[in-house]
Amino acid sequence: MARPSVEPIRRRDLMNAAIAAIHQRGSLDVTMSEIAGFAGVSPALAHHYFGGKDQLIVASMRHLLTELRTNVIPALGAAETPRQRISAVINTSFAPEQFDEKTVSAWLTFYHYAQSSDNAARLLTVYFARLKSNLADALRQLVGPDDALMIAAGAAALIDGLYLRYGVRTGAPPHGHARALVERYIDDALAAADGTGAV
Amino acid sequence: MARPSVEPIRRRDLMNAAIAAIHQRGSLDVTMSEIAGFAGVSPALAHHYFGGKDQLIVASMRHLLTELRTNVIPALGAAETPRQRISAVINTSFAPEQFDEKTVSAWLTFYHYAQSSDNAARLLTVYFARLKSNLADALRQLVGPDDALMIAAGAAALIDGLYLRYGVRTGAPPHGHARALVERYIDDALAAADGTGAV
Amino acid sequence: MARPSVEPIRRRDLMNAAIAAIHQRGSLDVTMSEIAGFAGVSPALAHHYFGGKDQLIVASMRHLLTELRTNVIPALGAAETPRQRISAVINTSFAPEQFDEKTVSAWLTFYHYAQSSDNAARLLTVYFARLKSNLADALRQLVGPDDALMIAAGAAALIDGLYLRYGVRTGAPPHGHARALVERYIDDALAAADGTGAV
Amino acid sequence: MARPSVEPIRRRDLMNAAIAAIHQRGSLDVTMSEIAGFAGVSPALAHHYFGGKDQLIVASMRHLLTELRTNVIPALGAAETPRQRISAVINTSFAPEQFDEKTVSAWLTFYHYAQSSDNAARLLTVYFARLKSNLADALRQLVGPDDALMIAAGAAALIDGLYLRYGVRTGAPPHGHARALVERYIDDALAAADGTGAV
DNA sequence: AATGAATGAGCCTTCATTCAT
DNA sequence: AATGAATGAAGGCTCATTCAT
Repeated sequence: MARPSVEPIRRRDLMNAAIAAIHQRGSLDVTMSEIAGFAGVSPALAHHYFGGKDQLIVASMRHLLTELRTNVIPALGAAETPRQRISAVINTSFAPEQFDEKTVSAWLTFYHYAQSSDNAARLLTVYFARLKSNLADALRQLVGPDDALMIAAGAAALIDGLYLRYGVRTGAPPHGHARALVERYIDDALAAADGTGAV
Repeated sequence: MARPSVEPIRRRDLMNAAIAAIHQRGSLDVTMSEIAGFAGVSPALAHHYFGGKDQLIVASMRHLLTELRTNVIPALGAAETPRQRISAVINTSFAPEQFDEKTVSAWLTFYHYAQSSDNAARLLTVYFARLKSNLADALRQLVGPDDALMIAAGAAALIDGLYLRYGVRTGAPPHGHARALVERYIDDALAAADGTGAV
Repeated sequence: MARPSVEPIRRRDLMNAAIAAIHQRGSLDVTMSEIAGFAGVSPALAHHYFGGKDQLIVASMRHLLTELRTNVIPALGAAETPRQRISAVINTSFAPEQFDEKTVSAWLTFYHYAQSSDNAARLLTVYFARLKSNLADALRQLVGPDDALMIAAGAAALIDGLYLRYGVRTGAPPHGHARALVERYIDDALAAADGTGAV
Repeated sequence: MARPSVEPIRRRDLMNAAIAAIHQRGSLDVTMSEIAGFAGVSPALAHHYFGGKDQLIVASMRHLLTELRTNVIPALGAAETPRQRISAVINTSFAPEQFDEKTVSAWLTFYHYAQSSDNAARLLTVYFARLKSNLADALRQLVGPDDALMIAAGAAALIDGLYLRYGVRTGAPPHGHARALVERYIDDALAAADGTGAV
C-alpha cells in the first residue's frame, strides 16, 4: 500500500490559498509568504511545488478557469433549447461559487497581472474566446451569424463589466441584478434581431 | 508681479508621466523613479509635490476623470434630444483621446489599485455614479424610471467591460465595434421597453 | 554470511559525484542536490552517509589525495636513480587521470574552500608537505640540503601554479608543456647547484 | 563651487571593502551586507553604485589589476638592463602592498570566481597575458625567442603558485623566500640557456 | 526649486538540513 | 536502506522615502 502522495493536495491547497490571499489583501501585492501562510505551509514549500510566484499565480488562474468549465459543460448538456443554453452560460458565470467576492477580486487581479505576464495573458485569451464561442454557438441557432457574433461579444463584455463592478469595492447593485441584466440584454437583442427577420 | 509658479506645470507633467509610465510598463509595478524619469525630473521632486506614491496615483486618476468630465459636458450641451444625449455620453467614453491604449491600461491599473487604496476606491465610485446618472437622466425621458435605471446600469457595465477587453493585451475586436455595440444595446433596450409601453 | 554493505560503494559514488558536480558547475556553488543527483540518489542520503556538506567535500578531497598517493608510491619504487624519482613525482602530478579538467577545477575549489574550512586547510597542508618532501628526499641525494629544500619548494609551487593556470578557464598552453616546464626547471636548478659544487 | 561628487570615493571604498571582507571571511561566501558593512554604508548603496554583486567583485579585481600595473610601469622604466627589468616585474609582484595576506587571499577568491563569471575570467586572461609578456619581452633580449617564452611561462606559473601557497592558510615559508625563489629560477634558466650559447 | 545621496524594510528565492515513513 | 516532505535561515535585490545641500 503505497503512501498516497500529498503533492496534488498541496498544490490545490496553495492555489486556493492564493485566491484567498489575493482577495483578503485587496489583491495588490500578494506575498508568497502570505499565500503560504493561508495554506498553512512555509513559503519555501510553495516554491518547491510551483517553482516561483508567477507560476503559482498562473496555475491559480487556470484552476479557476477549469472550475468554470467544469460547471458550464453539464449545464450546457442539460439545456434543451438554444435559449436555455445561453441562460446556462450566464447562470454559470453568476453562480454563487463563481460570483463570490473572493473569486471576483481574484479575477480583477488576474486581469491586471496579464499585463505583465505572457502566460496569464494567454490564459485570459482562452477564457475570452471560450465564453464568446459558448454564447455565439447557441445564438447562431436563433439569429443570423453576424448578429450572433455581435450579441455574443456584447454579452461577454457585459458579463466582464459586471464582474468588474462587483470586484471593485464600491457600492454596486445587489448580486441578483447582474444575472437579470444579462438575460434582459439577450432578450432585447434577440427581439430586435427577430424583428429584422430571424431564426 | 510674482513670477508664475512652476508647481501646477510640474504636477500636471507628473500626472501625465504616471499615466504614460503605467501604460509602458504594462501597468504592474510602476516605480516612482520611472514616473519621475518620464517627466524628466528626480524621484525626490515627485515626492515633494505629491507627498507619496499613493497620492500621485490618485491624483492621476482624478486627472483622467476631470478630462472625461471636461469632454462630456459640452457634448451633452450640444445634444438636442435625450437619445442624442445618450450617444454623447457613449461617444465621449470611446473618443480617441479617452479610448487609447495608454488610458485604457491606466484604467485597468486604477481599478486594481482601488482594491487597496481607499482614495482610489472613492474616486471610482464617483466615476461609476456619474456615468450611470448621465445615462439614466437621459433615459428617464424615454422610458419609465425602473427601466431607465436598469438600462443605464447595463450600459455602464457594458462600457467598462469593453474597456477591460481592450485594456488586456489580447486579441480584441477593432475599436470601432465598441461604440456600435453600446449604441445597439441602447436601441434594443429602448425598443423592448417601448413595446411594453413607454414615456 | 553477511550481505555485503552498500555503504562503501555509496560513499565512493558520492565523492566522485561531488568532484564531477564541482567541475560541471564551474565549481562555485555546488549544491548537495546536484551532487546527489550526479550519484543518482536523494540529497537526504548524502547527508545520511556523510553527516553534512563540509564532511562530504573534505572526504572528496581526501579521496583525491589518496588516489595521488596510490599512484606516486609504485612510481617512486620503480625509479632507479634520484633524478628518476623526481621525474616520477612530476609524472604523477601531470598524469592524465590527475591532470584532467575535472580534477584540476576541483582542486581549485578545494584551495578556495580551505580558506573557510579547517579540515580542508589541514588536508592541503598534508598535501603540500608530502609533495615537497617527496621532491626534497630525492634532491638531497643530488645537491646540498639547503639547495634541495629550495628547489623542492620551487618545483612544488611551479606544479601548483601550472594547475592553477589550467584550472582557470582561460587560454593556457597545451597540457604537454606543463610537465616539460617542471622537468626543465629541475634540470636547470640542478645544473646551477652542481656548478656551485654540491654533495 | 560645485559640491564634489562622492561617487568615486564611495566606489573606491567599496572595492577596498570587498577585498577586506573577502580576506576576513576566509573568502568563501562574502555577503554584500558584509562588504557594505566594511565600507560603513548600507547594502543598498553598494547595489546602487555597482548594480549587483558580480559587478562589484569584478570591479574590485580590476582595481587590483590596475594597481599592479600602476606599480610595474615605473619600475620597468627605471630598470637599465633586461635582467633588471625582469627583477622589476618580480619585485612588483612581491612588493609588500601586493603580497600581503589580504590581497593574496582576494586573488584566490577571484581565481575561483572566474570559474563562474565570464567577466572575471576575461580579466584573469588579461592579467596572465600581461605578466607573461612583461617577462618575455625582457627575456627575448637575453636568450632565443623559444627559450624566452618558456622561461616566461615558467616564471609566471611559479609566481602564481607561490601566491597560492601564501593565500591558503597553511604553514608556508616566510615571505622573503618567495622572491628569492623566482630570482633563482630566472638565473638558473638563463645560465642553462646561456650554456647553449652565451657568456 | 531641485536633486544626489543614502537607507530601512521587505520580497523572492535558494539551500542545507531534519524527520517520518 | 532510502526518500519525499517540509522548513529555517539567509542572501541578493528593489523601492519608496528622507534629508542635506
